[in-house]
This record gives sequence, structure tokens and C-alpha cells, in this order.
Amino acid sequence: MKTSDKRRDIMQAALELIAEQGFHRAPMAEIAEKAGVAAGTIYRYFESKDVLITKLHRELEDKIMAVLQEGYPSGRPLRERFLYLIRELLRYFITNPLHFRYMEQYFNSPYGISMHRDRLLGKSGNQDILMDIFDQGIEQQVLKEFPKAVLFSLAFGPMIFLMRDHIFDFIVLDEALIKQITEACWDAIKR
Amino acid sequence: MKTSDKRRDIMQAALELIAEQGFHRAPMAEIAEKAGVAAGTIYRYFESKDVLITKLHRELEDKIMAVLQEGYPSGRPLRERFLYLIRELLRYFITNPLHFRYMEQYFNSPYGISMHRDRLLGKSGNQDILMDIFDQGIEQQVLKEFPKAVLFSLAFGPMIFLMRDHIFDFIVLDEALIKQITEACWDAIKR
DNA sequence: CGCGTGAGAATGAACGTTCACTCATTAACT
DNA sequence: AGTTAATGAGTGAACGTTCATTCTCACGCG
Repeated sequence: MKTSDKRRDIMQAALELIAEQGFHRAPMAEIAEKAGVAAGTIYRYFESKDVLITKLHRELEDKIMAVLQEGYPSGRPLRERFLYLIRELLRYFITNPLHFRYMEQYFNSPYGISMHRDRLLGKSGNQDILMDIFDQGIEQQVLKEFPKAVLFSLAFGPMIFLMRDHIFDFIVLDEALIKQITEACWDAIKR
Repeated sequence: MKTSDKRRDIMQAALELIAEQGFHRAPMAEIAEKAGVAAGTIYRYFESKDVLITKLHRELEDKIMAVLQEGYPSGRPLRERFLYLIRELLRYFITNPLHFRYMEQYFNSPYGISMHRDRLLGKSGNQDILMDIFDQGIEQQVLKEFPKAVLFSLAFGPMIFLMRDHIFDFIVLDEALIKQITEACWDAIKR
């Protein structure tokens, strides 16, 4: 609770500002002010804005992955595991809208491209629960015979769009709707 | 072929630069250079960068809508009309990747939010072929009973993701795959 | 116990760069 | 000759980053 205190404050301030305003409207000076430190102080903890952005992303990703792993029904059928993943991710983002906004920014930036490439090529460090489902689903002929990128898009594309709509109040994602939506996603990929 | 000449050049240069680099890495000076005019000249045709960006978007949207209307099978069943729309849009973007990249940039920016809001509320100027399909589909009980925003996400979310993957060479969208994908989208929304 | 000291932490003014936009000047056209 | 179009150096604002300076505080010494 010494150095990590300021480090935390800076990361939290950066998260909020970037999630709400985007990378370009989140100047270091403002991040510093929000974190209650001087501008120069940030550079004691992060060598550049880029590094701060990347570290923040990695931290969020780890946290989300941990949440998804937690109650993951490993032994259960594919369909159930798939529905679980989509549902829990939606719930997580609804509870943590800033996290969603941040990840979205990151994804829609040059950073996001290489991240996505690694994921599709299976090069992400931790083993990837979702890609595993796709592999098994194709093998067991439960899923349509699509490249993984296509399955990924059919499953995640709608989710991202819907979270956006939810955050901007174009729609209210309640439990009933979430259930129906996850099943609609399943309809799209199941054989 | 007088004023419109330079106007065209400027819009084309802006389209290319913004599509490839994003709004922030497309300085007016560079747009001017690419268009073969001086920086100040742009302001004879567009009162600000914002206006240029908005005009460019409107033009692309009009063009895309015109293409979609062209062979639109008005009299045919809902399913056929839906598949047509998704397929033709995919084809259009594959043929005009810069247009896709630009629209994507625009959508993932503050501009995009209000645009999307208007669309969901049916406030876009021209009547909206896709939203019509959703209205009719719900009425005729062919589609799942979702809010239009949800149907929209299920239909378009995957498409946007896939175009991204296609443009970055993570996937090759050939005719066979496009057919299967559009049908998978239909599976997601059909009752 | 009080005090001086030194090293690490923090500061914020200043710097260099980038960018959208302006405008006095020049060129082109009628 | 006069009107419109085009130019591009210049302006000021915004930003990421630096660094000389100040602050903090644990520790050793008298």
C-alpha cells in the first residue's frame, strides 16, 4: 500500500477518462489531475502513455478471464458452456460499463488488430476457453463448419453491438433478454 | 468539371487517408497534399474538418444505399430480401474496402452514436429497408420477438467483425462462405 | 531525543511537436 | 480591370514528455 497506491490511482483515472472520452481526449495532464498527482509523476510508474494503455488493457483482460473461469461449467455440454460464456461476459460488462468502453476503444485501435490476430492464431498466452469450444464443436459436428474467425464473429459481433446499445440507453438488457440473445447466438453457430 | 474537380480530389484524398490511418492521423495538410491542393484551399470547399468528415460519410451512405436498392427483390419473401441485403452489403464492402474502413471509423466515433440513435428511432431521412424487414418480420411472426436494436445487432454485428477480419487477411470471404454466413445470420433472427 | 542528511518520490513549468485553421498575398479567369 | 480561386507561411492551442527543483521521511549521530 505504498507505491501501488499511486499506481492504482493513475490506472483508475486513466481507465475512466479513456473509457469515457477515448484515447485522444484523455490527456496525460487530465489523467494526472484525476488521479491526484502531478503530470510528471505518471512517468515514474509508466514509461509512456502507450505503456499505460497496454498495461491497463492487460489488467482488464486478466480480470475478465478470471471471472469467466470462475463458475465455468467445464464438464457440461458444449451448448451450455457456450451460453455460459456469452451470458457471463454480457453480465460482466453490464456491471462494469467502463471496462467495456475501454476494451472497445482498445479493440478499435491499432493495438486491437495484433491482439485479434494472436487470438485467432491461438497465440494468446492463456488457453482460450472460447476457441476451445469452437475446436470441439467443429470436431463433434455440433457447430457449423466455419473458420474460427467466422464462429467468433457470429458469437461476439452481436454482443459488442448490444453492449453499445445498452450503454447508450438504446435498449435495456435484462435477464430475460440476455437469455434469449445468447440462445439466438447459439442458433447462428449451431449446425 | 470545374469546382467539383477539386472538391472530388479533396474528398477522395480524405477518404483514403482517414480510412487507412484514422481521423487523428489524417492531418489536413496531408489531405491537401494528396489532393494536390494547398492546405487553405480545403477551406474554400469545407468549412471545417468536421464538415468534411460528415459530408464524406453522407456521400458514402447514399452511395451504398443506392447500390442496395438497385436489385432489391421487393416483392419476394422476407428471408430472401434479408439474405440479399446482407450479401450485397458484404460484397460492396469487399469491393470497396476503403469505404468500409471509413464507415467503421465514423461509427466508432462520437458521430456514430447519434447516427445510430436516429436509425433505431427511424429518424434517418430515407426509409430504411432493413428496419422495414424487421417490422414486417415481427408482425408476420417470422422473426424472433426482439427489439429492433437486437435484431440489428444479430444481423450486422457479425458482418462488421467479418469485414475487419477479411480486410486484415485473417480470413478470405469467398462466395461460398458469404452464402453460409448470411444464412447463419438468418438462423440467429428467424423464429 | 532532536537534528541533519541523503536518496527516492513528486512536482509542474517549460519544451518541442503536431495540428486545425487564418489571412495577406498572388494567380487565374472573364 | 475586376472578381473569384488558390496559396502556404503563420498562429495559437493542445498534447506527450522532460527535468531542474522541491518535498518527504527513514535513519544515524551527537
